[in-house]
Amino acid sequence: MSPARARTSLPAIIAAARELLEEGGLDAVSMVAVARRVGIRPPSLYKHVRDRGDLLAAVATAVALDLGDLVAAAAERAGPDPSERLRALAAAYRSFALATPRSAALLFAGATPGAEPTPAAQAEAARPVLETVRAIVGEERSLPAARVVTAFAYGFASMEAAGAFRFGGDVAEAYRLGVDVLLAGLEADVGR
Amino acid sequence: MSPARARTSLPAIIAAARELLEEGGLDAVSMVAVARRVGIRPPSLYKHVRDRGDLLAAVATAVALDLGDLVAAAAERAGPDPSERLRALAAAYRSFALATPRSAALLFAGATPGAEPTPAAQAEAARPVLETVRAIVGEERSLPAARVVTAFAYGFASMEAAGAFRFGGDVAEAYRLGVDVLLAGLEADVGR
DNA sequence: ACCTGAACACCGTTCAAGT
DNA sequence: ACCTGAACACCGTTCAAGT
Repeated sequence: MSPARARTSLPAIIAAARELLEEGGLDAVSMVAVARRVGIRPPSLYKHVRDRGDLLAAVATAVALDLGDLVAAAAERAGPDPSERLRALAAAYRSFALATPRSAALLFAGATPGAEPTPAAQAEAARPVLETVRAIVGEERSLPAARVVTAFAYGFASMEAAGAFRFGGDVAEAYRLGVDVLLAGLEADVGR
Repeated sequence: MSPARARTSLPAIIAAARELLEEGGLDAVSMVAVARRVGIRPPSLYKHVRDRGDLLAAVATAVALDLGDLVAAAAERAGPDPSERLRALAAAYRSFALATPRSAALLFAGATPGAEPTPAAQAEAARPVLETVRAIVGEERSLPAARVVTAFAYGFASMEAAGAFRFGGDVAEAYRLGVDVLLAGLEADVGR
């Protein structure tokens, strides 16, 4: 009779996977390791998750939602000026990518096919940028402009997190230069 | 006596791995699959390569060198004007990333730790951009400016290849907008 | 010098059986 | 309804033995 009481939960499983991801990279997120961390046996995981790809997609979704919150909060703190908000957004995104590089890599890179965040979660993560950019370039150009800003921030942070900037120099300053150059170009209506 | 004749070679192994990578993603680049494709048994691979990570790093290096050649050729064809060269570079990079997305993802994303290209290969791939940017902003600011341009192109192409731009709109035009905005900002000496 | 089969440890996943 | 042990297929890697 009495059905077996749940010894864990999907949120707990996702949290364990995120810890393992940051601690040891994607390879460390094995079904065996996740199961051990939440205190069950590997086969039981399949009652909560379809397969490993499904679990990784859930992790990516959770990361995207966290990033959206974090970036939105930074914009809020920056006050009403759109340019200042964009600078704050960009800085928050870079901090996130440097603090949790393996989670950040999971967001877009497509290195792990099938492990993309939900479209809804991606939209949620992109929204603060989209809204801020809209305040700068207007409704009509907001989508392409937001894509440009996002691509720069994502590309820069990914490369930095992966250690691609090995030739010395001030990396933080290069990032600020990029944001300023983009802001100047967008405010000057380049390409219109 | 007569030592066993080599039935394959490191270049052939790397080529097989690159084919498998584009055909089926990183997971498809198993030692078993690579061995089968070059006509030997898996254990023999270890006479040519330290382990799977070493093989992936060799693949990443080969990809970086190819990309450098391709991008340099595009700049050459574009003629002497630095702005035109930069536009051509950027377009070539995006083509490359869209044509071989999984190879491109391997280049920086750090999603596969230990599988980064050789520093020398990375420098080689970055050189055409660095030289073109130097002709625009001068020696002193060439390093940060090149980082900004590379980050944008890499980020945009990665996201596009991963299918991140799902909200419609003209993606190619957004890319051109980004390049133009960066060019305008760099030519106007923003941040100096 | 390079290739091979046998072997080991490890992982993802399925399934029948428990409560 | 969720958990378990047993089992299977598959992979990375090592090693002793072949030529």
